[in-house]
Amino acid sequence: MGRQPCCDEVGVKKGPWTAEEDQKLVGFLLTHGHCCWRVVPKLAGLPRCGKSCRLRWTNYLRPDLKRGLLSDDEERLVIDLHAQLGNRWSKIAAQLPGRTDNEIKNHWNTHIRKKLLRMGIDPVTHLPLQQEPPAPLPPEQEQEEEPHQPQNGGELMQEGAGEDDITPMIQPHEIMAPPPPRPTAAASNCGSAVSSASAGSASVVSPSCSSSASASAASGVEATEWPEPMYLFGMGGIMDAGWGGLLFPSTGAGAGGGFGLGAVDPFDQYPGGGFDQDDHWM
DNA sequence: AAGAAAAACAACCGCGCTTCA
DNA sequence: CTGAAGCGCGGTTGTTTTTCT
Repeated sequence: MGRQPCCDEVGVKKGPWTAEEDQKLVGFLLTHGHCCWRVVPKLAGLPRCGKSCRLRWTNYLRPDLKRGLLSDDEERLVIDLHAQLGNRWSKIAAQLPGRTDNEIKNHWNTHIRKKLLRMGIDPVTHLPLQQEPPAPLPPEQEQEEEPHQPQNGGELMQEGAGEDDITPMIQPHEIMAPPPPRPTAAASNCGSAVSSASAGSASVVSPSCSSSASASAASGVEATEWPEPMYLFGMGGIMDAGWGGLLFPSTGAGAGGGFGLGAVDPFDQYPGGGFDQDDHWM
């Protein structure tokens, strides 16, 4: 039997997820877990492919995700890990609790990579770009360059500081140095849990997944940093019920949609966002 | 204030690996 | 042992938002 197409099925929706779809997906996953992603959209009543659902959940809806810019420490860790691992974003993400490979990858491409280039560091090799003839940077950027060291002496600017205002935060040797102690075992499990959710078992939500969720609190992920969509379901309900119970309704805790769906207008639970005319979360 | 350009973010695509019948 | 099925990963693209002229 040939391999069934994943995303070319007719009727499979693509593009941005709506709040309603998010709600359906999270509601389903919290209640049933995911035995296999392929059937999730069918059972959840979503016109999406399983792959899309997995991506949405992993990168955006997971309760243990942090949102917002990477902290200086996280950025440094990403650079360290990238120097060792290369573009193995999932491995890097595994070391940063609450961060996804996609998020880190995007952050790298949009922020860190440019910073390194400005500092005269090859973002691929993490070595100085000195070989490059004259100056790889245009005149105006040359200006911004820290006068003292083109060879990676630069550093990551503080988040929030203008990109033009580069002040060294780490030294070359720091970039190449071994990474600091791994955040936490839970953190590692967190990342790997997600990436290996299917590898481990095909039954319900993998244990590692639940541990990642429950460990999120221990790893410093605060409720206020939970992904926006989680507010759709009422933070109180989630916190009260406990993720373990929610993810494992069979255990009793949180069974029966205890996460508060319908208790209140879920959209009112989110203090800072809203939906545009297309019903997209803003 | 309006338009253009750049930046940032979210999502998709396709390949490769692992598991299982 | 072989091949299908399922999933994760990394790269790329598309869309939205922000900044600049």
